[in-house]
Parts: sequence; C-alpha cells; structure tokens
Amino acid sequence: MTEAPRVRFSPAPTGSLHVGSARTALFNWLYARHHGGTFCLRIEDTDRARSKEEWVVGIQDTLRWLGLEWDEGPVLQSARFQEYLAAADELLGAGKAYACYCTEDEVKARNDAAMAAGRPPGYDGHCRDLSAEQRASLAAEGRPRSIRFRTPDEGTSHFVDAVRGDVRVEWTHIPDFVIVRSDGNPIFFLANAVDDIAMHISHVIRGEDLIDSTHRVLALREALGVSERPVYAHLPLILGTDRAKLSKRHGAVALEDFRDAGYLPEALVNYLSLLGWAPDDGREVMDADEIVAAFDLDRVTHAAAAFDHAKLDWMNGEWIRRITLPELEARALPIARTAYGDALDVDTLRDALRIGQERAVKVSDIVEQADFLFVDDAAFTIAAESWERVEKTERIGEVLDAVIAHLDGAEWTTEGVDPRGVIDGLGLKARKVMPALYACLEGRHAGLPLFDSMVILGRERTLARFRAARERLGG
RNA sequence: GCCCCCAUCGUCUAGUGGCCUAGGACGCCGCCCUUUCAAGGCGGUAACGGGGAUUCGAACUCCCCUGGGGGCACCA
Repeated sequence: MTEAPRVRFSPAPTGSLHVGSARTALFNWLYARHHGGTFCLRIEDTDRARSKEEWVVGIQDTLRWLGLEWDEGPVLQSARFQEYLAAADELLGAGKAYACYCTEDEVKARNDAAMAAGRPPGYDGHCRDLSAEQRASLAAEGRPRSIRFRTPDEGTSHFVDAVRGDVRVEWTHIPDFVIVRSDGNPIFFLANAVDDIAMHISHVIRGEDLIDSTHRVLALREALGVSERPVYAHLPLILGTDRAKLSKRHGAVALEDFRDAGYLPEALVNYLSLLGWAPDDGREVMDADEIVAAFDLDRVTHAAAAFDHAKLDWMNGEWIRRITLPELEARALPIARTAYGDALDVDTLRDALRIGQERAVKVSDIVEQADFLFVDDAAFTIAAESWERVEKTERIGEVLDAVIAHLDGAEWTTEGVDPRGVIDGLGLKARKVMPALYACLEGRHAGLPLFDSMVILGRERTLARFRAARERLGG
C-alpha cells in the first residue's frame, strides 16, 4: 500500500543556497533515499523580477557539491505559466476566484489604515462581489486586473503535520489572496499547488516559516478538484546564535561561502543533519549513508535550532581526518589555485596536506599555512609578531648557529633534520626555542610541523632561510 | 495589533510517568601527551523558565504565566 514517496526541494532562485534551504534540501533528500523514493528539484521562479538565472545554476552547483543529487528536474516554473494560468481560469470560471481591480498601492493603503485602526491587515474583500457591470467599468478605466482566490468565510482549515501533529487555523484569519498578479504572472501559492499535483508529490518537507501558507495551498488543491493531500512535514527553523532568524548579518550563511572557506561537504551534510534531527543512538559523526539509514521524520525535533559555528568547525576537523589524502587534495586544489596561482606546485601541496591533515580545522588552514612553500626565498617574509618572538628567544643567535651547522651536514629526513639534539646540547629547552625556528622557516611561529616542512622545502632553501634570519638578527 | 508554533546544560540534543542524584556531543576549564599551534587521551564545569493541576510518583500529561520564534504581500 505504501508507495515510494515523491518529495521535492523547491527553492526560489533569488539568492544562493543558504543554510536553511540546504537543510531543507538535505532532509528531503534523506527522506527520499531512506524510503527508496524520488527526490525532485523544482525551481520556483514565478517572481520574474527577483529570480535570476545565475542563482538557478548556482543552487544546482551547490546541491551537487553537497552530494544531494536529484532524480527528476529541475522543473522550471517559469516554463509552466500556461498551466497555472489555465488553473486560474478554471477557478475564475467556477467562481472560486475573482477579478480584483485594486492596485497594489490601494491595497497597501487600506492595509495600513486597518493596522492603524487596530484591525488586522489583509485584503478587505473590496472586489469580492463586483457585478459584471462594475468589472467592465473598472476595466474600462484601464485598471490592471489581478486574480484573487476566495477563501472560506467561516470554518477551520486543518491538516495533520508529520512533525507537529494537528495544525488548524480559522478561515477568518486567512484573507483572499492573489494567485495571478496584475502583470499576468502567477504567484507561488498557485504554482505550488498546481505543480505538487502535477508532479504527484507525496510528502512536502519544508521550513516552518511556510506552515501558514499550507492552508492556502490546500484550499487551492481542493478548489482544483484534488482531494488527496500530500503529507506535510514542517521543519523547525535554524536560527543565528542570537536566536533570530538566520541571515546575512550572522556572517557566512551561504553554502558556497563555506565551500570557499575550506569546509567539506561531508561535514556540512553531517552537521546540518543534526540541526533538527538526531538518531536514536546518539551518534554524531556519520557519513551520508549512515544518516540515510537512520533518518526519518518521526525523530525531527520541534524547537528551532541555533547554528553553531564552533561545532561545525569541530565537525569539519573530524571529516578532514576521515577523508583520504587524494580526496583532501581534490578539495584543496581549487583553494590553493586561487591563493597561489602559478606559484602553486601540486606535489608540494600534497606534501603539505599530508603533514597538515592531522591538525587542521579547515582545508584552507593547511593551504594558508603552506604559503611559505610557495614563496621565493627573496620574497619570503616573517610576520612581525613572529619576528618579535624570535628576538625575544633566549640565546637565539647561538641556537641558529648550531641549527645551521647541524642542518648543513644532516641526513635530509624528518629524523635527520630534527634539531632538538643541538638545542639540548646548548642547555636549552626545545619547547622554548621551537617557535622561533618555526618563524624563521615558515614565517609564522605556529604552523605546519617543522621537521617535515624542512624536508619538503629542501636543504638549500631551508639553510637559506635560517641564515637569512641569523643575519637579520645581527651580532 | 491579530494568528500559529516552540520551551532540557552557553549551543546541538537524548529523554516519551518510576531505569534521571537527567545521558551524549560542541564549547569552556584542568591534567596528560607533545616538534610550535593543533590534534589526541583523561577529568571537570553546566540544564529540566515560573506557578498551579492530575498521579503513590512527574523533564515527560493538562492549564496559566513568562520567554523565544514564525506568519499576516501583486516574496517564496
């Protein structure tokens, strides 16, 4: 009896994919995969003014980057306007919708007046019962015509939400709403209802911010003669750390920003899956297959969740350590190319990733820390604060002399270049002078493991840097 | 203003009447390890918003308050 579910992710291409939408896409994908269903992609671009082709492309790129492959689509609503308009005509003909000649400004003005008078905003039904003569006359005035859906005057709209249970609202709180703009373009509610019917969507999984619009879409379906309803599941919202709705002011919330910043899709998927859902066994670090296997709507939480960058960072570190070196290299390459351009040497980058993998939080951390490998000795510089550390280091001149002497004849291996013996021989604590050596070689007093870095850089360049530092020190 | 939803450590959460002197994870603090910084190991800090009710017994059920969030467009 239970057929394979059909779900859809239907973003509006009015911006890049952000955290909240990505989580919605993920939960739809997880539901489809867990139940062997179909995951459809639909682009809700009925707002021609705000929709942009670049976002249509960008959203798909980001979805693919996350690994959320869709089975059908993308269905572009902008290509289906005639379907929506036909539906609107049907409703018009049946008297379930009516022509409205109020202008946007007039509606807005009456809304403001209602608010000011302490009455609830919303369309006041001004054109609800116009006679044919009145309509003709208004049209003759050259007034633009929009089409409004006639909502019930009484009674209750009710549906059972898969995560929230019974949801009901009095129809008196839902005013007649526009389904076709005065410019002839259909609106979200109409397109949404028509397409969910046409695409045989069985489960609508989306953010809770859309819960009130469900009543309208449901009414539209029924008016179009479709009594079957999809299962609705409204997900708790994702909030910023200040508990307000997540937005640009909370820093990076666009998924592509996370990608560019060196976060791994595995980590984002994993972290996002835990925002509003949790497996019954308490696992946290899981790959996509494990999440798919454990996921279901009955374990979706009800309360809004705050997006925690610190935990994402931890999660990303976990994943950097889990993926293989070739995988890490594939992720780091684009970032490194951007950072170093022609100076980038892929083999050297791979070496840097190898020695940095165990410690990094973000891919970009390793790429940044490897900068000393891609800069000419002549252009190599030491960060000011790091040089200060060098100067403050006890007997640093002696140390550098000894290290240089040691390196000059050392076997060029990780063990061979290890300078701790000579530091010890000077009666100094390796821990104390190590930061200075990091600074001389890497330009920063904390970075990629020193011995391996020397090996990667090679004897000549390593010695050149230590000698340059020794000279700069003088004395 | 009106409608709706939500409410366990700072954060993400487990918990579905007794197993809870509330568990895990991130963060934070301390210790260990250590080639700097990390990572890793070990330990610690920290919560059921308040008030009623039901019950032999409430984090778990009901009501009120408070707090937080969402919605009320010719955006989606």
